Amino acid sequence: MDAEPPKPTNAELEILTVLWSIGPATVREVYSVISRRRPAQYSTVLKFMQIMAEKGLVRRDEKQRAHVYEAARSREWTQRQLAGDLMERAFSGSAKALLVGALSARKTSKAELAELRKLLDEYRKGQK
Amino acid sequence: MDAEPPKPTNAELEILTVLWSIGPATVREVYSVISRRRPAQYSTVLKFMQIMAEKGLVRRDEKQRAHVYEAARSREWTQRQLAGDLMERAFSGSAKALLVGALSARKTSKAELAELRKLLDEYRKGQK
DNA sequence: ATCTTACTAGTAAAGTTTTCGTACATGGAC
DNA sequence: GTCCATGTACGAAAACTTTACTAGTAAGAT
Repeated sequence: MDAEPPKPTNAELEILTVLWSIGPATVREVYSVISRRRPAQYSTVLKFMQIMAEKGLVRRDEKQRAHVYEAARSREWTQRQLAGDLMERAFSGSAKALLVGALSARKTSKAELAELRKLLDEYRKGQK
Repeated sequence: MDAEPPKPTNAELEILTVLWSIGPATVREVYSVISRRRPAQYSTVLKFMQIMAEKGLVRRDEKQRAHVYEAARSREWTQRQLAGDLMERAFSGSAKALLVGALSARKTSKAELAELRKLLDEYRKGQK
């Protein structure tokens, strides 16, 4: 098994989000998505993706001239790391406290509350 | 109204956690709590607390020779910021996805699931 | 009054993250 | 074959984070 990649930084997470969304992609493709949202330089995105390859956050296929990058870990795996890390650092490991924080951060619709409840039901079943 | 302090860094969050726990305290008091957990220098803790005062993360009472520091924002307020920030950046704003991440990050007891469910019930009532 | 202890402030250095300019290479158009 | 567009690699600098040393000062003990 590969060594675990480190927790992605903010900028790295943004790039991973694009890769998860559009799948394996070249720097140009990632850059074009990001630059639609905010000012960014191609060479900055390139540099990040090179660093991420070194760190093991992405895999790089160099067969083509324009290298193709792919997230090394799934969105779910990474989300688990990030949620677990924040839960430990800021919420004393309490999922409840984390959920309170999330819910109070913005308005939550009834539909969303219902979904959350359903999620807990499924979790309970899976555990029993 | 004061300007909002920035999101605390890791080291800053550790210090805030101590302040929330023991209340307004001197550098020495915070240091003694932290150094029980891990190697740390007094002057490092001092420096952080000075920086945090500049950033507005803590308030400082200089009436005594040993200045007394106090978290400028409540634990709940800060947790809301942090949870909201991560939810946006890594979970597309979905509380459900964040909860999935948190629950899958570690074993969750039945008691905790029950607590979470109760929390949602209360939330629903509060909204209706 | 002097000594010692405890505290703050200032300085600095190392590490990490973020940003971007530029050089060089390669593939395709002509 | 030469030229141009599009890539990657490299280097470097700015900003932020983390750490720690040291000078100076003030309070309390003797």
